[in-house]
Amino acid sequence: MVVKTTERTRWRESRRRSAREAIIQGAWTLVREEGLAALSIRELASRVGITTPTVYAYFESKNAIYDAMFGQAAIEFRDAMAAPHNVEDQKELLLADVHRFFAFSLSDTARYQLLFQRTLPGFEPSPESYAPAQQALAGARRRLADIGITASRHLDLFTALVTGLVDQQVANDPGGKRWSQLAKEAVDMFVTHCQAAKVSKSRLLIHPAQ
Amino acid sequence: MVVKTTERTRWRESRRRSAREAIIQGAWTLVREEGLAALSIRELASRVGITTPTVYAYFESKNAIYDAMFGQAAIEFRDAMAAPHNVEDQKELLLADVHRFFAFSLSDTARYQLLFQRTLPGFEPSPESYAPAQQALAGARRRLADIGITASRHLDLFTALVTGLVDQQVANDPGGKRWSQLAKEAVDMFVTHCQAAKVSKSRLLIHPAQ
DNA sequence: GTCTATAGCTGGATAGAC
DNA sequence: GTCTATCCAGCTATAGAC
Repeated sequence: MVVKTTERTRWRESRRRSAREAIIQGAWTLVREEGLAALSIRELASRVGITTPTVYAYFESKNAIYDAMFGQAAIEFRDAMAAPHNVEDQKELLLADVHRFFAFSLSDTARYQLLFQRTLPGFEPSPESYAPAQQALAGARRRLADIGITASRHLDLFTALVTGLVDQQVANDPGGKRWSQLAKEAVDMFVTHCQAAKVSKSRLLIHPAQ
Repeated sequence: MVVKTTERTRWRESRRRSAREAIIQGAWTLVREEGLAALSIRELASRVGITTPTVYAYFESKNAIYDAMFGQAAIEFRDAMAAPHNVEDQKELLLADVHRFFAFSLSDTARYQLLFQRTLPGFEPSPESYAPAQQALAGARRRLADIGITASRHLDLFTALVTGLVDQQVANDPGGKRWSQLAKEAVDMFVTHCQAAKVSKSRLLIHPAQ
C-alpha cells in the first residue's frame, strides 16, 4: 500500500508531461525485462502505478500500445540512421551505416524484435507508425546508389547480408561482437562483388558479340 | 457428437501404429494453420479426437510436445541435407546445399521457425533433440572445408549470408523466389571473396615484409 | 479520469471414476 | 488409458460508482 502510494505519486508527476508517454515507457521497461510477447496490461498498469481501466482510457487495446511503441521505435531508427557522418569516402559511409544499424539493434533487442522481426501474432503496425522506418530504408537505398549500386537484386542481397549478420549477433551473441566484427569484411565483399558485376557488364556492352 | 465419433475411430486406428506419432502429427497441422505459438493442448486434443488428460498420458508437458516436434524436424533436416548429390564440382555442391536449405525451409515455415528461430518463450530443445541438427551443421562445415574455406570468421559470414537470404524469403515472400534466386550470386560472391583473401594471405607469407 | 469489481474467456495441468 | 469434471492462474476488456 505504501509502495502503491509512491507509484501513484510518480504517476501524477509524469501525468503533467504526458500520460501516454508514461505508459509507453513502462511498456518498454517491461518488454525489455520479460520479452516482447510478455506485455500484459495488468502487469503494465501495476508497474506504472495505475489500474487497468486507466490504461484503457489512453489506449483502446493492447495492440494500440504495441503500435505506439512501434511508431516511437521507427522514429528513433530513422533519426539514428539520418544523423550526419564525419567521413567522406562513399564506401566508408556505407560501412558507417552498417555499424550504426548494429549499434541501434544491439542497444535494445526488444526494440529490434518489434521493428524487424514479425514475431507478434496478430499485430501489424499501422501505416503511420511504419512510415519513418520506410524513410530510413530509402536512405539506405540512396547510400547504395551513391556508390553506383542500383540493381534491385543487389539491394535485396545487401539487406539479406546485413540483416543476416545482425540477426545472428542479436540471437546468438547479444553482448559480444562475433558477427558485428565481420561488418567491414562483409561490406568489402559486397561492394567488390557489385563493382565487378558492373565491369563485366560494361565489357559486354563494348563487345556485344562476346 | 457424430463428428467426435469419427475422430475417435480415426484415433483408434492410428493408435495401432503409435499414439505419440498421431499427437505430433496433429500438432504439426495445428501450428501450420495457426502459427507455431498457437499450439494449445485443448485444441490439439480436440482435433485429434481425444481429451486433454489423454495428451498428458503421452507427454508430460506442452514443451515436451515442442521438443518432440523439434527432434523430428531436426532429423528431417539432417536427412534432407545428407542425401547424395549428382554433381561433382565442389562449388556446385555448396550451391546445391544452399538450394536444399531453401527448399527445406520454404516447404514448411512453421518447421523452419521452430528449428532456426528462437521465438518460443521458455522453450529450449533438449540435447537429444538438437543433436541431429548439429550433425547437419557439421556437414556444412565439411563442405566449406572441401573448397578450402576453414577460417571460423568465414563460416560465420557464410551462415549469416545464407540465413539472411532464407529469412528474408520466408518472412517477406514465402511463395516466391525473390531472395532464393540470389543464391547462386551470393555463393559466387562469398567463394570469390574467400579465395581472394587466401591469395593475399599467401602473398604476405611469401613477402612478409610487405 | 480513476477507481473497485468483475465479466468472460482460455490456458496448462490434475483428481478420481471407470 | 481414457474419460468427466474441475482447479487455478492468467489474460483482455468493461460496467458502474465516484
